[in-house]
Amino acid sequence: MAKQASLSTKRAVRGSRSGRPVMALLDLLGRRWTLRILWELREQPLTSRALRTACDDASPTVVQARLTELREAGFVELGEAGYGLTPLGRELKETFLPLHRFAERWSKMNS
Amino acid sequence: MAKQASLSTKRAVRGSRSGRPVMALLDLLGRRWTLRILWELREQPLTSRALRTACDDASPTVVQARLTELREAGFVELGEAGYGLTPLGRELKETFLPLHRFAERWSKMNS
DNA sequence: CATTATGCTACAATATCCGTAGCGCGCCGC
DNA sequence: GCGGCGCGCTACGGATATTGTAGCATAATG
Repeated sequence: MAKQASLSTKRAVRGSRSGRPVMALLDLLGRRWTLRILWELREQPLTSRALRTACDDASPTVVQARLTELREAGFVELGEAGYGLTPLGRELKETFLPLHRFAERWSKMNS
Repeated sequence: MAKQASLSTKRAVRGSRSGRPVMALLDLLGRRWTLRILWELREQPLTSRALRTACDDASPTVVQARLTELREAGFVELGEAGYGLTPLGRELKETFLPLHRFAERWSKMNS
């Protein structure tokens, strides 16, 4: 495990120029599979392949891209056990963990 | 104001077949501009055009598509003052409103 | 009627995502 | 060694989503 990728081809997150950090964060989180990836890593680290499986076999291209973005943002890191949340990433997770309960109630409404 | 659109061409949200409501919710929120739109509506209703302006002049195609999705989900409604959050939408907003403060701290870290 | 603003749509160009296949590397068991 | 396996990661072409520009129909106002 642990080989480290490029992590070099970085591009500014859209909205980061606005000086409003929340915009950059919303843009980062508002990309396909980003929230889902954070969600799947909420309990324990996963290998990249296990993560793909957990995400309905999403294509490795996007998963890898999102993981790179999340690593650059400092929310995810690659350790011995695979990809896991950093302390900062765990904080982020806490902020939208109540979504779970909300989703349950929501699904019961429009059924 | 208030003309009402089709709201008929609906397609199941991806992940809704899994029986895990949170997946459907994550998929809905994990589309471009969705989080941003909810964010811009967090304080007061906006007309569709004001909303587009607030969202860095996003194209009306996506904004309109997202608004339709959010209306079908029951998070947004079109009233006299424009588009606004429903009571359910306000609940959803509350769950990720702490992101604001998190984003502030986050931006100070990687600077 | 002319103006302005609303919600919303058509269309082509572009960016993004997808699935498939495969690379190089390290780790075992033989 | 060396063959197989799983890892992180990438290339490539086709499918899909997003973008920007322009415009429609309607309603309210002057």
